[in-house]
Amino acid sequence: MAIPDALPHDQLPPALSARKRLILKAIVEAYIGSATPVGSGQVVREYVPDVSSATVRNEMVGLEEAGLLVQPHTSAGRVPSEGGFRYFVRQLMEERALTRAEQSTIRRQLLAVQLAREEWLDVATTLLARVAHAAGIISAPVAAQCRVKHVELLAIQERLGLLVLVLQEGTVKQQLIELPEDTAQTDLSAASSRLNQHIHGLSCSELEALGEPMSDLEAFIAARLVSLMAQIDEHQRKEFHHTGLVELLELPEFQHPAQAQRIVRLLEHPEELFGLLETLPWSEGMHVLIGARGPRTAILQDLGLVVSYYGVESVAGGFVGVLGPMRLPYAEIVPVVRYVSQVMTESLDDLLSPSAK
Amino acid sequence: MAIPDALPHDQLPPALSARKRLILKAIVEAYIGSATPVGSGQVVREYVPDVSSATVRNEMVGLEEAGLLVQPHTSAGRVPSEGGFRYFVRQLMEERALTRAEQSTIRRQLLAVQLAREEWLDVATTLLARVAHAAGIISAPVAAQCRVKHVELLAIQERLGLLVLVLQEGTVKQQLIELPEDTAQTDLSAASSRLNQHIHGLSCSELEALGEPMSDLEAFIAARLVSLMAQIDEHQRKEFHHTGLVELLELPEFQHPAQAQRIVRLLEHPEELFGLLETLPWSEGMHVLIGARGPRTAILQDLGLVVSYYGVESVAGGFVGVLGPMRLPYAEIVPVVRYVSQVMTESLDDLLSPSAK
DNA sequence: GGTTAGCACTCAGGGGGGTAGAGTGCTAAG
DNA sequence: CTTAGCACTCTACCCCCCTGAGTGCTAACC
Repeated sequence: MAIPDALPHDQLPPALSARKRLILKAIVEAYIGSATPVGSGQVVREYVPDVSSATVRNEMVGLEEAGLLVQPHTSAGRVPSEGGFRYFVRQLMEERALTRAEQSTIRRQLLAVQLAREEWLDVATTLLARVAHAAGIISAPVAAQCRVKHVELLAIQERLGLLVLVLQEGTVKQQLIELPEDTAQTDLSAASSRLNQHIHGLSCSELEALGEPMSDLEAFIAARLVSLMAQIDEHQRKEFHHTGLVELLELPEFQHPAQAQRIVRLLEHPEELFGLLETLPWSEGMHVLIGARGPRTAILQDLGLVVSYYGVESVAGGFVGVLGPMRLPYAEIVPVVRYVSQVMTESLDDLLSPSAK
Repeated sequence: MAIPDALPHDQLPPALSARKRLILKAIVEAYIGSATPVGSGQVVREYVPDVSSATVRNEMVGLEEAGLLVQPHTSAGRVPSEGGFRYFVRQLMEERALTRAEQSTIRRQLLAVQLAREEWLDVATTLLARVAHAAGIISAPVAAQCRVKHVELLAIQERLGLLVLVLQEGTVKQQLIELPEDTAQTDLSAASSRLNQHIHGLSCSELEALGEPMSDLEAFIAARLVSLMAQIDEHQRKEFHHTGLVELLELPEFQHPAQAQRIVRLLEHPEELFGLLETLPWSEGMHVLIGARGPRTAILQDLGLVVSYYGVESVAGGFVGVLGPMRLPYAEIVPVVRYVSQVMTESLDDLLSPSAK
């Protein structure tokens, strides 16, 4: 028999004796380190030397009945179940506080002012992948509705122009457009410059409803802008980066090709992951999702996900976190994800808040 | 004994009888389809029904002596060696010409004018991955020296600005910069607008040597521009996209975790691949690299690479192609890579050539 | 009553031998 | 030169056995 798919309810975690908690904690920690079943002997040797292995075995039976441990087979040690990991994360683990040095390293890397947005995202994932020995994941900050900061139209060829749109969160989007007629750069610049005076901070729909009188060219640019922004609002919120795939594939849980394929698919085609993340209640700040608990989280079967929202909800933000095997070093990861998302929020605030004068 | 690492010289491919060539072709094609050793019986049944299997076996001995076939073990069929694949690609395969419909599908997808550059690159890799059942790879078009098309400086906060640089090949780079003093957007716009009149088409070093008299602000922007462009010339030429990793990991050659890890590492950290591609003589148009032939191509051990340069050498361009197992369907892939790179070159030409007036 | 030593039991993993089948190389005849 | 025939080779697979880790149970102990 394998690990049961879902436990009935661990909403109300079973009350456990102090010793049971100690033993469960020991087993989870040992398993996170080694990925192999943990026997009563090992627990006594390495974690609870003041009782005998027989006592530990007796306690293990109780923990197994509570649905917190599983035996891969009769003569193997115990492995934490999904429920066991959840109990550990909620009740047992002691988050390792970040040292000042670690905090300042993270700040320095994420707040380096000359970072392009792409690099900023990659710095975050790389940083997370390193502490977690798993994949760092991040989605680009998107606004519920994107808002114009600045627009520029450049002549490329006769009747071909490059529309450059800077959004308020600092994202730059570009699109080639066909011009209605051959137009000189000076005219294009003049038109976009006039346009910039009126459209600053507008969303797609506000721009569409703008009553300002315009020249033909300005109206044309505005129309293309509306369509580009509609497209951004519709689709472009899917930008997703990840790092650490190589390290993941070295872990024992992904030696089986089918498992490796599953996680690669999840990272390379993250639509399903997005679907899941978007349904989470972000008021709670962070989430630690462990294994599959229902149809929505089926994609997380055998996996662990530590993720946080960064940015300001309903203004602009994204997700940042770690995806890996179920036995992630949560005590290390949770504080780092929390701190990274906090620093990223600050950084985004700086961009968004006291907008240009 | 495994497949020999390198053949002495297949510069001058051995002259083979028509029947040997036929049999070699049959074996390579069968192996490309099935990934399993091909026996004499199979060759007779499926490819050369007018001779007996004994005759085929006799010929096989000759092909093996010529270094074109290998036997994994005595009682297995034959597998093409690296040399066998190279001989096949150069002498035996019949490229499948693209139909008009296929050509126009490719053109339509790649020339859709409203594509952002990122999407343009992803369209190409996706397209290649699909025909090849392997990974599509591409590097972003870069100029030997990047040249300014347009620059814009936006106020974000007091003393924080966003420098937006459009390069001649249409790439947009952005960088946050600290301003020497709190400056109004109108001043920034005026300065960048004046600057734009002088710096159009300049490279980093030309910009640095520009003798034009400037205001303090203009000089400051120019200096930051020089440093950004130097950074781009130095580092940013490494932008690299790939698609099809999931499909690769489903192939039998990547069921072994070590092999899977190797190709994932190659795609996720493509520095070595870049190093190799940059040393190839691009005057020849396309390259088909099969397996490792020396220290430089060691990374391609057991792999096949079909790649072409696109763009105009020494002006702006990149690489586009397919990476996968040695048994790629070359006859399908080569024409597609050739056509894709050709269409991408056209598309880039449109951007570069009759620059704005 | 909880704890522990002792012991029989279970089961995965690894090594050895036996077998089936695919495919070969060789030989002698056509 | 080609081919039928045949002995030979070698992997993949199955079965079996054995080892060792780890368990569950029981009876003694504090």
